[in-house]
Amino acid sequence: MGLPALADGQGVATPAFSPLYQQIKSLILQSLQAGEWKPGDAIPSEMELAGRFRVSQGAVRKAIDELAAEHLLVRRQGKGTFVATHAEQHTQFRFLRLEPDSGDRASVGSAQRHIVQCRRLRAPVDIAHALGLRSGESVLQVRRVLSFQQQPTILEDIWLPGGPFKGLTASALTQDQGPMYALFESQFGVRMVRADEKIKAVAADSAAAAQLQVPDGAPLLSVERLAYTYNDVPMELRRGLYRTDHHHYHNQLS
Amino acid sequence: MGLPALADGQGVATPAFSPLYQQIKSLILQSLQAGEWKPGDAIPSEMELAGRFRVSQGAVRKAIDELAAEHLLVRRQGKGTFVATHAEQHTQFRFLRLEPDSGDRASVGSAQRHIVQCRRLRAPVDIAHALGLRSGESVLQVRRVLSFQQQPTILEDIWLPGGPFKGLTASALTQDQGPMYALFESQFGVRMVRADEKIKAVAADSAAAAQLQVPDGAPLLSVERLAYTYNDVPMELRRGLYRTDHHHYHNQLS
DNA sequence: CAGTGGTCTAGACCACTGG
DNA sequence: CAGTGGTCTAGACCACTGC
Repeated sequence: MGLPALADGQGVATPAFSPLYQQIKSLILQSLQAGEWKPGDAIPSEMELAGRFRVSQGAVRKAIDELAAEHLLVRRQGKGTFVATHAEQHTQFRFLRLEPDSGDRASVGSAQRHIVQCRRLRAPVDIAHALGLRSGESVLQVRRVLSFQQQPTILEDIWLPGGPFKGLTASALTQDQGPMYALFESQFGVRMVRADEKIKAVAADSAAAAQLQVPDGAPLLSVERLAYTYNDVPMELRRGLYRTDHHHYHNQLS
Repeated sequence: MGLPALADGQGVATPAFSPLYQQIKSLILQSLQAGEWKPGDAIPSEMELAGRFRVSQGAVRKAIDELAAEHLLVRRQGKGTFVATHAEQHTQFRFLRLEPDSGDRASVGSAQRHIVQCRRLRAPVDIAHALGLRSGESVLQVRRVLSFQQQPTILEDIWLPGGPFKGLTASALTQDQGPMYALFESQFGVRMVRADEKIKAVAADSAAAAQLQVPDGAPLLSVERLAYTYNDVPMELRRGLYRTDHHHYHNQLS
């Protein structure tokens, strides 16, 4: 018997069988989404959740296994299970795939950041469409340059929906030290969970060339990233131009 | 007690505790490596393996879970567990991240292939180093062009160690229809398991420009892929130039 | 030491496939 | 229908953390 409160999923037209652990997973996901546990917090122990949901520890365990595999939770033996965050050393810059040709992945943390622009405007159609807004709704645009070893390397436009990010200012961005996604978590309660990137090679136009200190027409990596929060809700569109003369985009295929 | 034949891992200086299922995983991996089960074959059932290794089904299950997560095995409910292969519709071109801007991922299967060159030579230092060979050892170089909708889009050099790929000829490559990695499996017993890619934006030199029918200096995506078989042994170095005017490199971050 | 996650077992039952 | 993978349970014990 076990769990009369949960759906057993026996429809007629669609069998739609849903295992117990999937339902548990959904419940945990809802709590994450609702902000019941904040990034960095410990969630209740497996035994406690098992009790709460009237389920064996094994079922809870399998649910957490999947959430951990998706990097929504982090398990630490002997300590507990924690809500993942971009604020930690280990998971910092998890979405940044650019690394120096020398291979030293650590140096990305010591990038210099320069905010070129930060303004609020009515969303152009393409931006609105990507973010699931109506065109004309309020959005934030942040343009910035990242430099590695004094060399400007990334020029990017970051587009954010105006509603969830109400109150974001250039000075907040300038003063903050850690990763931008960590700021989003602590100040706006928005956690980026996954992202899609589309990459092309393009020639630098004169504006980009000036910012990145390369000749007009120099080849640059164009990286368009759409980042999502919980539940596949798009929350950020980022359009970057990367110099790749001393860096490369690294990708693991498996 | 369960398994006296397996290491219990209790050293003195290094505890080096290794769970049972990890040891099972290693044993299965060895069988895969040794070619005891070929790509596409069914491996023994979980119960049978549990009996063979003197272990519970759960331990075998967890080992297979991990191998399936790494795409080395594929589970099919009601049928069995199978050795993964590049020869199937579903997993074909798993390592090719280029897709048309229109989004139609299916069209990559209908690419036209043209072998420009296929020769055997003594490995240049950089190639030898990447493939873990001594410089001067025999390697195969294959240069080819892939076209989508009549438009040449990818120009690539493929470097293979001469030993494992003895007997590979241009005509074999030309006549073959399916994915190249499927040919490697069936003809040479080499299965590509994972790969690393390093991506840059470059300007087309005149040779590349001619092959890809773009102007000299046009921006191209440079994709260098190092592909590995079982046990992290490098088996292929691929250097590609991608046109990205109508296609993009798609990457999922999570 | 108590509390956490991690491993392992044994057994029951369910869902899916194919003969 | 038998055989396979998939789910769920209950309980024992291990490894790790911090008080």
